[in-house]
Amino acid sequence: MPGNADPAFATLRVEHTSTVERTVAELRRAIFEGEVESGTPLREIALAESLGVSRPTVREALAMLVAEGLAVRLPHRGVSVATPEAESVRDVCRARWVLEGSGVLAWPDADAEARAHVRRCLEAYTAAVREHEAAEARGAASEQGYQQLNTLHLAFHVSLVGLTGSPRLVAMAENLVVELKLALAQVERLARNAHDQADSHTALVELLERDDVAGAHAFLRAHLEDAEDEIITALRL
Amino acid sequence: MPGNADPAFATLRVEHTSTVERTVAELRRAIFEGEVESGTPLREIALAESLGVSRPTVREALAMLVAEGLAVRLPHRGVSVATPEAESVRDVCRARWVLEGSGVLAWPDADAEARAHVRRCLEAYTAAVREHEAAEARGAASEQGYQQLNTLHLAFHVSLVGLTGSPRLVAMAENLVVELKLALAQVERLARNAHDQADSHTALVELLERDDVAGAHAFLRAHLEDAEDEIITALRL
DNA sequence: TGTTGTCTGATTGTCAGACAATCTGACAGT
DNA sequence: ACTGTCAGATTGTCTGACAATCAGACAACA
Repeated sequence: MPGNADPAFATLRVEHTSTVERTVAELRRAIFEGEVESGTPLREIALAESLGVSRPTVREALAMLVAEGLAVRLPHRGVSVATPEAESVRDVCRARWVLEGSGVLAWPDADAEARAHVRRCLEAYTAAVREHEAAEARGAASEQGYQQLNTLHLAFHVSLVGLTGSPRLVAMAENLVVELKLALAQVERLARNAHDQADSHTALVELLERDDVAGAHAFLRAHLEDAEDEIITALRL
Repeated sequence: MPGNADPAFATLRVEHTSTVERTVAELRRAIFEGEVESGTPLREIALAESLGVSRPTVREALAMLVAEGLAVRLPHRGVSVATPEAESVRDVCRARWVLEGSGVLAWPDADAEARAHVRRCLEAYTAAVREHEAAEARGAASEQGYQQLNTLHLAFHVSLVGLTGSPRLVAMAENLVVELKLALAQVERLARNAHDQADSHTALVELLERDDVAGAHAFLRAHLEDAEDEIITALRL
């Protein structure tokens, strides 16, 4: 056996995108971008024709979407884009609180790399917020800009879960976040006070850096409840 | 519209088992029962022939198995039964601790129904343990008996997560438990001190009934760490 | 009027067969 | 010892097809 893992090439990878994965990615994009509204039925034949792939491929992609919670399947009635209910948002936030909260509590014992990752995510987010505000001042607020801001924001929250050191908890958090992105895609451009949020996150990390775990825990709770209320009221209109 | 939900028939349901679901169930059973060892490649054509279904159906079933974490797929190399590593067991237990721990902490504020469910699960488990011990004394220990004991035991732990009132957290816990069942299926009949465990669970619930949440929390931690060590040492041999 | 039976078109669930792309393993060449 | 090449096997994807089921409309009946 010629040794199956040369550490020198540990980070190399080929992207190896199968047709199904590309199809899923395209559907996800369409959903998050708001091209298809919630509740829209996703017909297999129509999608196959318009995406230029076969029906089995579409089927597999739809199954993955359903597994992610982005769509729901009714037997013999096909799958359609999930519609985020207020109750499901509440549930996602409750789950988020459990996951991210335990991440925050684990800060003192956390891996140095995990902590560094939290800092990196915060930095990326705040940088994007600054850039976004500058663009907004010029009246150039793009759809991708909003999307990217969302993604970086949620990535920070997921990085908190990373403090637990558990890949599975992180994966769960990522699933939750996907559902949140769906909900956020529904509320049309939710008047978002982005820099407030950025400041709030910075404050959270500062509490952590001071090893004020309990303070950070309480702060996170308040932050998450605010976010929950904001999303739900935005959904109602 | 003739009204879409008559409350009088709220609990009625037809089982509506598609071919894919039955296929998945059969594969799961085969895995948990130990008929296929971990690492066994699951060839699509062979399975299709032996199960009497078509290849696309098998493919879909395998995809679901992979999504559950019971199997892994290597591109162009097919899917094979997952092999539980010590590291993944540790991770599952860490995640379990986060989920079940927050369930225990939520006991005082929990829904009455959720608490009742915990009691029911405990009762079902202890009853099964007693019955199992009686059967063992008669020298009649069946494979299904062990399996059922496992299932009831893990159902109790999931019911703890139900105290959070979050369906999503419960779903996550169920996924974790599936992986644990896989690991337990590998260790051949792990000499299990079943009644000790039953006593331990009863003690946990008694602490909860006394509203000694902190005590129950600590107790659960010890219990989970014991379980983790037991499984890992059993896996090593 | 309101309920029930039935028909039609559409869509999904499942199947069979096929082909290209890719992996594994072995063998030959340098 | 390393590299290139080939055959066999398996997956990834496609095409085409058929039965099962669903939604909606429409007629028949109390």
